[in-house]
Amino acid sequence: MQSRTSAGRAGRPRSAAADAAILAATRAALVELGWSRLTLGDVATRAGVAKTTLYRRWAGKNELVVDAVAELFDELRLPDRGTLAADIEGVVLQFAALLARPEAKSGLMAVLAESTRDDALRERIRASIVDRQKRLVLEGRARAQQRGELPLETDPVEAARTADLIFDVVAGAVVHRELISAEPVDEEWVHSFTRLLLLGLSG
Amino acid sequence: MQSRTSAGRAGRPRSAAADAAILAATRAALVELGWSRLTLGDVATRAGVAKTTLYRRWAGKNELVVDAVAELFDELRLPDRGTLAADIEGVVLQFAALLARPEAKSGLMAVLAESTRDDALRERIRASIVDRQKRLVLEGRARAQQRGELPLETDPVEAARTADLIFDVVAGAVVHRELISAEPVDEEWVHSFTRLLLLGLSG
DNA sequence: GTATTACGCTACGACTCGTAGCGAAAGCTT
DNA sequence: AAGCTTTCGCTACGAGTCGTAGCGTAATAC
Repeated sequence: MQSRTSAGRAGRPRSAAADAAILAATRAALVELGWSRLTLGDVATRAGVAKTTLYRRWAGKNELVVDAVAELFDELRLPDRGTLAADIEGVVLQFAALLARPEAKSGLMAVLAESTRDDALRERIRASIVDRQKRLVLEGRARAQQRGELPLETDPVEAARTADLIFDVVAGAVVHRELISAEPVDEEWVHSFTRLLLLGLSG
Repeated sequence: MQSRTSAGRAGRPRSAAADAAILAATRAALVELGWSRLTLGDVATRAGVAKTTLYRRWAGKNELVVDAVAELFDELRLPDRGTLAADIEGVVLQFAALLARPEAKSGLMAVLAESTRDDALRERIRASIVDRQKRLVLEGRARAQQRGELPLETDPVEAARTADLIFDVVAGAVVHRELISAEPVDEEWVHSFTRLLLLGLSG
């Protein structure tokens, strides 16, 4: 028979405080050193744990950084600003502010680069980061449909395709502007972008 | 007084063949190993040159991979397909095909990640890769204006802003679809995307 | 022919990696 | 309380990579 506590495992449980300290130390190291100079030994020292403890919990640098960055995306919300246009502008500005943080920038891009050759890593990123953003698109559409700003979808397959398209356009444009063009995602840009997007969706 | 050959430098000139071999070897190593496992010693061996030769020409892994990937972007052209919509679809498919190659994927994303903490590297990427794509946007607009499909711009500042926006939307959406959503940029997607973009620009 | 630069090769200290082994600590179970 | 189980911190280790220095040789400009 299985115990009811700690998933039935006996023995000393893993320290939750250590987890938090390690992830915070990882983000701090990303800010100071960037991806390439970040070493797991350094992270362990910063977090005040032994290097072996770190290797017991994460398979490597990739997985660790994914988890460290994923926590940042917990902050994303979809505020109700009354209209679809205002909702889009709000969430885009939020997303851009997140991407402007150096730990998010360098960490996210680096693990995405690694994920091009590692399917398990890509799935991990999708589950803990990308899907979290995608939900905002779905929520935003549902809210706009309730308001009557968007027509109700008839074909669910087509609806999913459109949602995917919007997601790639919105997230892609913000990421490209911020990380590749390296120019600010300010209110003026967001306003122009939102106008383009809504016009494009009006057909 | 300066000589007319080889930029006036005396002595044995650098081998152009070595340059080509090194860049080709870098791409091959990117395909087989990806960014993180790629070592300069391995590239030197593949290229048939000494490791020291490599270090005499490039400051490090970042700069080498930028140059190796930049050569791939030389292939990008803007074919004249008769209409703006067809031109966009053509160039987007071309860009997507380029990004689908593993050496472009992993190499480009990795140096972009590093560039978030290295301004000189970002400038190198901009000059040798990004601007080359951006020119396609400017050419496409000029061609469309000649055809009368787009109005002539009056304010040059506003025109530049719009071009930047289009560039971020197009390149960003394709990159996001291909590298983050990890779904194919096929003709159906390109068609939907082009429709959204042109509708959005019609205002 | 001579000066000058590039090249291949070897060797090197410094660093990081990921793992193994150990004794001690912490919590669950009875 | 006693015993069992797992985690933790620490140390040490071989393997691999890094970037550089030094040397003799090759190739070109003058």
